[in-house]
Amino acid sequence: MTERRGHLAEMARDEDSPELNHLFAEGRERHYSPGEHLITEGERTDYFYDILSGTVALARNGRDGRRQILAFMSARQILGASSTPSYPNLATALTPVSAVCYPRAALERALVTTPKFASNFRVVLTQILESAHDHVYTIGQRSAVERLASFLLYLRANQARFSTGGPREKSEHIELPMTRLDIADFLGLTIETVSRAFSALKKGNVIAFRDSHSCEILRIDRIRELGGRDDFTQHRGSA
Amino acid sequence: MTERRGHLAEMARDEDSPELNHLFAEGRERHYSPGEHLITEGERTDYFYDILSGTVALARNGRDGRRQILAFMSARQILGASSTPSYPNLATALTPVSAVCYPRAALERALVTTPKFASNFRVVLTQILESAHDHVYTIGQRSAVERLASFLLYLRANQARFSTGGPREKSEHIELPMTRLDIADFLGLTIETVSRAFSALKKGNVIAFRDSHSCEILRIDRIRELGGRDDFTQHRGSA
DNA sequence: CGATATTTTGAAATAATTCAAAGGCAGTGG
DNA sequence: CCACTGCCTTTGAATTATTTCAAAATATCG
Repeated sequence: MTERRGHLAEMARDEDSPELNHLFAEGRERHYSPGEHLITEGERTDYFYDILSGTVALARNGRDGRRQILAFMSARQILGASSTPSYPNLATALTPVSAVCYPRAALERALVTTPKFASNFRVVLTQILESAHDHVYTIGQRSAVERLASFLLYLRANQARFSTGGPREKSEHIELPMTRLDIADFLGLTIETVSRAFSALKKGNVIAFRDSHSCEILRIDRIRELGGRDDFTQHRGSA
Repeated sequence: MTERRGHLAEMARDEDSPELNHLFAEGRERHYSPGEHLITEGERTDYFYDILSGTVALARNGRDGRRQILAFMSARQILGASSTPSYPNLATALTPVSAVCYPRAALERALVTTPKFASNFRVVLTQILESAHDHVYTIGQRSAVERLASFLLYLRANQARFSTGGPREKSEHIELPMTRLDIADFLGLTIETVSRAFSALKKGNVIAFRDSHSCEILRIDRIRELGGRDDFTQHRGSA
């Protein structure tokens, strides 16, 4: 059995099949510098990525320069699921990123021949959908400060769930590897509004900044009141 | 082989296995009146639905009465995918609805034992995710009139893709089985803003109403300019 | 036809955006 | 080491799109 790394490997833990071994044998570790694209818009969906470390922004661009970030993805998240021959989104490294790149065809064959692997994969796909639904709710229903609070909970949950060494406890210390523009494009706001919302939380002693790219949550209860829907994971149960 | 109906049956076309036969044997057709819930918030995810006819609103409710509609689902759409033991959303019939209801456990077993079925199911799941991403873009980046135009294209594409008799040509006639409040809650706007946006499109002779629940697109080019991202399906290729 | 609910339109209020400028931080080169 | 440059972030003031509040018009249903 070839060496296996990453979240995809975890999904296939305890499973063995020629197609699975072929998949992991075909996986190539790649490295990206900040600003580099893992996937560009309209690109053929020939590859599939499993992030080992770093942060990636998945975005959709409009004709007129508008941009919506759909997700910030870090270690243990997968990238590249598509129902079509070309990929409508853009995946950009925000920090130095390591990822394993698999040929789609090999993934497809492994999924078809290894039902347990496919089953785990389906659960992950469903979680991604649920996260997108959270996002729709946040953008559709919440005010600027609420969206930002919700964003902090999102990052906090992801930092815990998708840390490189596997799931760990949630922490009140939040890393913000993305720029204010990235946050704005994720939340459907402008840079200025994001900045003002941060200032409002700061003024209320709800959060405190170390530097502009990492902050401390001082009053998690207040953040939950603002951005809550049970902290993004409670309803995820422990299934 | 037991009688098979609905989209789930199409996904399993040409496939045969004891688990698949069991699944379809366990499927029960159910009927719902407008306002009835197929699924309520927090309900255990024991069932899975395959809509045969009518329209269902899938929504997420906030603590304080806010509501975000995540999708309008009609014939040939599936409902109830969840990664957790309880379902965070609410599914409500807007019109009289017929659906086949399957036990989740039976579905799960059929997916594990019938790879081709699981593969088709995965594609559908991915399409749902892509549709949610479209939604995020629309709500996050577009103005009120643009959101409404985008919504009309969404309905138009769904009317064609998910009509009871299988996919058919797109038409300029759009059915609006939902109320203005439903549309508002889908687009992250208020009833009044939706109404004003409709009026603006009417005044510009872009659309015309028959009655308040069905309209005609007079200038599809203009609707595309406003709400477009290539009409929601172009980039979906013909895969 | 009357009664109720939904939709449209109007006017005032507000949250967020836009435009503009100042402040802070990081890296480069003197 | 400090100053300079460029970029990102914050803050301020004016503008604008959308919301809120209120009422009229229209549709729906018994």
